[in-house]
Amino acid sequence: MHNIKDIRKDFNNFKEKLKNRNIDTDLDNIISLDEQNRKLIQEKETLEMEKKTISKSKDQKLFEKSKELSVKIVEINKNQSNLQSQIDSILSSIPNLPLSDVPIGQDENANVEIEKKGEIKEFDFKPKTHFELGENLNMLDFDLATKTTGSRFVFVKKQLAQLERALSNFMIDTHTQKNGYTEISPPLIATDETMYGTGQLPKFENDQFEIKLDADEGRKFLIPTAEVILTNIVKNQIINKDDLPIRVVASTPCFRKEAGSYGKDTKGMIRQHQFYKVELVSIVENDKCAEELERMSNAATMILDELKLPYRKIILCTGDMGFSAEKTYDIEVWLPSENRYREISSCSSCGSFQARRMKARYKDKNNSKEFLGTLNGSGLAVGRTMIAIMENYQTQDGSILIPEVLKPYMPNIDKISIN
RNA sequence: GGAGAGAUGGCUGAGCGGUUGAAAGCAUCGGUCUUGAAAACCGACAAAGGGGCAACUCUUUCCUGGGUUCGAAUCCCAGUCUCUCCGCCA
Repeated sequence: MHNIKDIRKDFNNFKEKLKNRNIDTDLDNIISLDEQNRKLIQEKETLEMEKKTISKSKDQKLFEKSKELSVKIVEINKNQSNLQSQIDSILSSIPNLPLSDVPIGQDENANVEIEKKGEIKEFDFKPKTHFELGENLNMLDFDLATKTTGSRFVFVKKQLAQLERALSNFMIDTHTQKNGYTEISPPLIATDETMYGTGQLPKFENDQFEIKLDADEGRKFLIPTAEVILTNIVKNQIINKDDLPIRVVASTPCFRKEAGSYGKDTKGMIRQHQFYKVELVSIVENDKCAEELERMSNAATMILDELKLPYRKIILCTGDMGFSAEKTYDIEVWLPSENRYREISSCSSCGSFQARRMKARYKDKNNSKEFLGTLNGSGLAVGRTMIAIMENYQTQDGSILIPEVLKPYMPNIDKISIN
């Protein structure tokens, strides 16, 4: 959420930067609405002041006049709050502004690779896809999921299920023990207000699973990522500067409708309605965001380093970034079956964009209240990491070797094979 | 599901229908004192919005939404949330 004052003050800058984000926002309109709105506010306040004076005077002769004023005020107020909500609704649909070091571009083709690491293994056979491997092992069952639930779900079985669980634990342990994150096991359901706070609502409602708890309760959603619930920890709060930074990690299922991705990644478990993800969230003083983003993305790549999976790190261009982000690194892992890199983590700095929506602030040195900076990143997507391990660690007979660092989490197993 | 209690500034906590935006305490910040720190003392300290180059000024806000009144933190109605007790249950 942007401050309308900033838009007013720096209109051209906003227009320019939003143009780079590749979306059409009615910025001109919001300015004229804002002008009308302020005019009404002035009218209203003048009347209110008059009314207040009368009531203070306790002069009975003026009471009649005061009643008349009330009627006028109600009238103006109606129009004004109408305008206000129009403004708010436009405002809440405007994405964050990209930082100046973000490359300008239309789509993913303009993303810039900034790091490449790990050795891509040469297979002396044709590497199988993860779903071939999984189905041959009898450990990934998509048909069963279709029967019980529908498309884009999967049953993971036996040692693969164990591998998935091991990955989750390994990642959390790494982040808590080496990267200074605090483990959280959060609710998987969020209110509409919470969803609004991180920017999933109102614009991306179509991607969310809404659920009904009680007939008369407010709206509730399954979280599409733990970012939502973890970031909102500071919602409506004023944090003491000494308590920053806050760094939390959680492994949770995530639920996404994946609307608009029909026909994309329909095979296998690359794109599911439900998947596990280990999520990192940092809450910092807002001028420390850039620094924290480096730290966070390094925490994410540390996992890949330890798993010895080849990856690259790219910086997303203005047109490819998410709604709330001011800068995003994607980390992509090598998938032999596709002969290319696929996204396995996305680390974003949101600046104070989300904090403004959440009304999350901190008290800085001279006692003034500032909006916090928030960052989130996958550390990593567990399902996709499992895919990467299956494909990169496969052997000719369709077995899967266990990476060294996972062995403590999978005692007595060297490899996963048909048994 | 049944019964009660409550919701006020960063926190704790007063509050009579009319200079109450709100006592007091804590915390925080500035200062005096001190070699330094602590203590003590003095001072500052809510947010959002509008107007103004500025000093400043105005409006709104005491859980939310309605209502009564010239005037509501204070009275009435509805709702939300929290806590305690009982029941049920992973």
